[in-house]
Amino acid sequence: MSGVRFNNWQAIQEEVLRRIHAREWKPGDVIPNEADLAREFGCARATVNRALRSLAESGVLERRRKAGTRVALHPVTKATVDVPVIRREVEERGLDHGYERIARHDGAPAPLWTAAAMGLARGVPLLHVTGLHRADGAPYVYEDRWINIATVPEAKAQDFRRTSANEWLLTHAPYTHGDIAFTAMAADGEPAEHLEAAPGAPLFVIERTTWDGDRAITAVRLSYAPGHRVRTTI
Amino acid sequence: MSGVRFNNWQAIQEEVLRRIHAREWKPGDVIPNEADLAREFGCARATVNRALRSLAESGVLERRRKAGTRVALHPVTKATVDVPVIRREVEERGLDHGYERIARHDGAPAPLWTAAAMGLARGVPLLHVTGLHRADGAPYVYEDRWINIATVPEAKAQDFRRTSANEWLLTHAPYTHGDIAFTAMAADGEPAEHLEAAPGAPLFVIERTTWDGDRAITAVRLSYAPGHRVRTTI
DNA sequence: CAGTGGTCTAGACCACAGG
DNA sequence: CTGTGGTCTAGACCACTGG
Repeated sequence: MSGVRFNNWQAIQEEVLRRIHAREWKPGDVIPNEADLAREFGCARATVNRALRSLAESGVLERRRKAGTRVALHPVTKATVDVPVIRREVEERGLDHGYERIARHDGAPAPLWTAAAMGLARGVPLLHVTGLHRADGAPYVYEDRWINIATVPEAKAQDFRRTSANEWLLTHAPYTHGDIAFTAMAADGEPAEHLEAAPGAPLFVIERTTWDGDRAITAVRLSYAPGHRVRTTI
Repeated sequence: MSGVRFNNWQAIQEEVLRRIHAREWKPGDVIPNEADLAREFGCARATVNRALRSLAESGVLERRRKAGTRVALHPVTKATVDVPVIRREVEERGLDHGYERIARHDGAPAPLWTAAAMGLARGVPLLHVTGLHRADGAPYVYEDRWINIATVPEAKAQDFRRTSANEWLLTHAPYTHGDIAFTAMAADGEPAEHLEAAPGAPLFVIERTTWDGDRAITAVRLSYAPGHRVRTTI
């Protein structure tokens, strides 16, 4: 019965996926426990654990103590989207990155979406910086940045003319966690103008807020030029 | 010097993050190797490995054999987006899910985007199913689905009137991998009509292609009703 | 209460790549 | 060549939770 030995966790993972794929183990089925699988595969339980834990993280399996491990009934697709610094995002596409600051206003009153995202009262004074990133000269993304001076006072000394707030913050204001949202918005006003997009054109938008513990650092709305796509694999 | 013992990997992970955050270890710095850290923390090397490997997966650290472990210079934000079955996506928001098939056409010629995504010649006959998902009665997402009959012949027997292709495929045609893209598109034609969106309105769009090995299973374009946001944390 | 996964340990060998 | 992370093992104890 045990013609083959599986002595590394990747091989075990593949074998488990093969059984699921071949419908030997169907969605909803409880699969044998770690000890049994270890015996069958001729390896240590820790090795089986490594393989199954990894599959659980990717949503293929569901594991619960005592209840055991089962094939996910509704495999939730987990797409991991890499959101690098914009300069690198552009350079990784093999293009030249350019940046120009558009405006900087210390003490600008927080608009509604910013205040809500940062958990502050509307109208609280923030440092507001807008800028345009280019890829090979073409408009790439419009950065609408709001910085909480109370959390990052060092930002007051920056003019953000040459270095984008995007880049400066990442290396000078480490965050503990953040919220991120993807949506579509119509091009309008200043973003439309700088992105050279027709008013009303659909833009892909990323909104991100980062925190240092319970203190908001910054909120940003990134409006990408028309046609932008974020790709990944699952 | 060793007042505190760190005897579980989460505690070690937090301590490492604390040191990075406190700038004891700066971006680009090489940190001590696993053996040294294990000694310092008073635990086994495997425990340190677990903590550091996890941080490397989330992009905070970069690890290379012999070169050691260093604090990432440009921490790439990895946002994990859950893309569940649409029915569950709606239900998790506490809303009622509804689905109605719009059209089904067996042998429809593949349009350009579909053919390109599936690696097929343009015009190849596919099974084309369109439908609308609703949340509490309101249009939620328009599903434009193309199924490769050559890979999933069982789909021919389905009428997809009550069960969406989205749901049927997930439980009947397991995939090995897939591509996914997020973008913004202007509402137009049939999607606009069924989503009750003004023509030209910006729609958030997910395009996904799934594969069984090297054979394409299905390509889908999901056009969400205006205002849709995909959220996650980082 | 008892079965399951979650984790830790101490030791070992190996693969890779830097110098 | 050698230091580093990557992994496996055999055993152990623990935490959670289903029955």
